[in-house]
Formats: sequence, structure tokens, C-alpha cells
Amino acid sequence: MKRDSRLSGVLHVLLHMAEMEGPVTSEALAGIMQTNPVVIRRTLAGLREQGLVTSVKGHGGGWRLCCDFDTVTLHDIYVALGEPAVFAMGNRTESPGCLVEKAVNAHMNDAFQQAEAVLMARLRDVTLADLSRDFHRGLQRRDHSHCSS
Amino acid sequence: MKRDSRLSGVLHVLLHMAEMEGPVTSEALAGIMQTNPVVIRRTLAGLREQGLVTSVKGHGGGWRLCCDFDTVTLHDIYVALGEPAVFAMGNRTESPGCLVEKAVNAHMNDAFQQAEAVLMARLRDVTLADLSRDFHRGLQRRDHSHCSS
DNA sequence: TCTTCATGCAACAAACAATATTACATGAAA
DNA sequence: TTTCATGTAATATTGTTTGTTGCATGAAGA
Repeated sequence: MKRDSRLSGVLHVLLHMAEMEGPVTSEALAGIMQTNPVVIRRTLAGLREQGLVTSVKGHGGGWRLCCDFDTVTLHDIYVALGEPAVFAMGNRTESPGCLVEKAVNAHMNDAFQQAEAVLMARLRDVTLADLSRDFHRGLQRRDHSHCSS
Repeated sequence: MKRDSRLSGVLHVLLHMAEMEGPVTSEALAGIMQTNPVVIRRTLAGLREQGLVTSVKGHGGGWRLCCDFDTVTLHDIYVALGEPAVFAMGNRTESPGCLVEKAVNAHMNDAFQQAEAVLMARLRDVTLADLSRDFHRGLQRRDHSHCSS
């Protein structure tokens, strides 16, 4: 399965934006992320709808953070992305006629739901400020520019 | 993302095998599962290596269970399948040079590892016998043959 | 006003992974 | 020796994520 790396990617983008002055263009962010500007726009569009970032067109335009790093959690970002599928495994059929499959699905769903609950709880525990703090700690240790990619 | 349904599928197969007398051919199982016999063979090959099933070639051959439903757990089956990837989400880069990415990855990995631990614990909690029991309970409630698919 | 720069968005292409299919070899029973 | 069934490799199909192109929209500046 191809893993969805949007959550990881958008967090990367947000932290970089926090380190930059003024609005940043999709082009610049795409450079940092080694991807395409359109991909950046697509991804940030979800965050804009949730009021986490703003975008301005034209000369001097670009993207700007407009959220509180102390209160926004990884879970908020996950939701802003449209709550993408968590698991790479799933049931063969979601609404089976077979009673065997029903029994299997019931137990599988139970296990996966519990795991998902834990994941969401953990995502809610971490704020963007937490990530930023850890990044700056890393910076202190190794005294060089914060990113090459 | 296309979800891996092998675990779900192989559990379905095992429970059906438990309801049948003598060896069952890949062809028959494929019929039940609405898939291809080769897919069945491929999947069961992993279980055979773990000593959970046996296969016999030629006339009167096929697949036979050779494990104790009371002690084999869903986790054992998961392992027999080669421990396929659990999550549909992942880090953009596993070994980043970027310190921002390092900070992001660290928190993400932590959250995912905890969720995975819970999932594995839940899979270890459920035996094949548990599934079989639930299936038979379902059978009692609705008095008809145990499967159409 | 007209050019330039930037996002918004839709349509399309490429890359990749899971599943399905085909073809042929191997081995056992009738 | 024919038939049946698994073993396995190679290939095709399908679906999803990511990347790309093209054009419209809107804002700043000359």
C-alpha cells in the first residue's frame, strides 16, 4: 500500500512557515518540500477552510499562519485534511451477508477502533508548539540551519 | 488507499474450513471467497509455514487445519501473513536530514507505535475459537446456512 | 490600463501497491 | 498414464496517491 504522507508533510510545512517572516508562496514551500506547488495548495486548502492558514493572491501574496500553535493539536490538522484513512488493513467486505464474515468483522472492527482511539488521543496530546519546541531543541544541539529539504 | 484485506480474508477461510469435513481445495475456498484459487494458495502458504494448516497435492488433496483454535490468536495469523503494514499514513521521509522533519517524525512515530501496540494487544486477545463461537451464536439467532459468499 | 505574480481549480498523467489471472511445473491418487 | 491438486513465477488489472499541465481569477505595481 502507498502510505499517505500528507499529515507528516503538512506539519513540516507549518513548522517551516512558523520560522519565516511574512507570507510564503506555494512555490517556496514546494521547494522546501521537494514537491509541486499545486500539491501544497491542495493540502493547505483544507487548513484554510478550518481557519488555520490564510492565502492571498497576487503580488506579495502567499500563505500565512493564522492559528495558535499552543492550542492547535495534530488531531486538528488531521481533521483539516479530511480525516484520511488510518489503517492499511481492512475488512474484505463491510456489509457481508456471510455470518462468518460478520463475526470476523465484528472482532476486527473492535480491535481497529480501539487502536484508532489511542492514535487520536495521542494526536490530541501534541500541539504544534510541542513540535516547534522539539525542533528548536534539536537546533540548539546541532548548530546549523534548520532545513535542507 | 487500497486496503489490505488478507487478514480479514484468511480468517474467513479458516472459519469456513473448520465447518467442513476433510481437506478443502483452493478451488472450493476461492468459490466461497469469490476470488482466485491462486490467491488462496498464496495466502495460506504463510500459514502453512507456521504450521497452522497443511496442504496435500493430487487426488483428494487440498487444505486442512492443523492448529488449536483455542490457542491460536488473530495476532498469530497476522504474523503468519508476514506482519503486513498496519497504517495507511506514514512519514514523508523515514531518515530526514531536516530537523523539522525529525521533530515531526518523532511525535508521529510515538503516536503510531502506541496505537499499533494496542492493536496487537487486541489481536492477541482474540482466538480463532472466539470467532467460531460468535459465528455459531449468530447461526443460532438466524437459522440458516452459514454462508452464501 | 496593462503587465506580472500568485492562488484556485479541474483535468490528466505517472508511480505504486494489492489483487487477479495465466501458464506451466510438480507430485499424488485412481 | 491420466486426472487432480498444489507451487510458483510472470503478467495484467484495478485503485490510490502524488505529480503535472493548463487556464481562470484576482491583486499589486509600473
